[in-house]
Amino acid sequence: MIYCVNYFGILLSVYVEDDIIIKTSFSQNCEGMQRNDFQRDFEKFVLRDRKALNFTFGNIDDRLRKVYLKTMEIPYGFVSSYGDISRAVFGNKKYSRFVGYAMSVNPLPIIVPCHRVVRSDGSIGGFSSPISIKLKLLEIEKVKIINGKIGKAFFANI
DNA sequence: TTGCGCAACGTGT
DNA sequence: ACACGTTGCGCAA
Repeated sequence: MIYCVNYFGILLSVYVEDDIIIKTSFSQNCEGMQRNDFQRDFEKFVLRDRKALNFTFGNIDDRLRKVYLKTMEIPYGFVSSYGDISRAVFGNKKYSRFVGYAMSVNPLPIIVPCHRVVRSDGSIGGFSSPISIKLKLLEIEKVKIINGKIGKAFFANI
């Protein structure tokens, strides 16, 4: 079953099997999708109520899983860099490009907050969906971007 | 199974 | 702004 969630004005398709979320993706409209009460659950979840949603990564590469779990430790309203996540998971920054790849194939956007992963110099970095969505999500979380850069104070200690 | 181009990167110049 | 160091992935030989 595919549901549609309006997450602070951003539309999200939510794929559910056996009451477990197996995939999310940003979408333009909710044609053919069912509305439900996920919206409140999502809002609770992103505010770090881990039990608000049931989800699974399925059978994915263990390195990807580790990157996603680490990314989920970034608190609401904070960011981290590709390099910092690389260091936290693999012990050094050499895998920062791999972290970027991991974000680009993130099966669970919003649940895995890939929008909170930015460049080490504070610039925004990339996004698979329109970059405006990443900016909007950061704006929702009150992360301030000045001259295209995010201040050090917004970087979480991972 | 190599080789090559590419990538949501980082760092120094 | 640019070059270069890195890793992993996809695809053509």
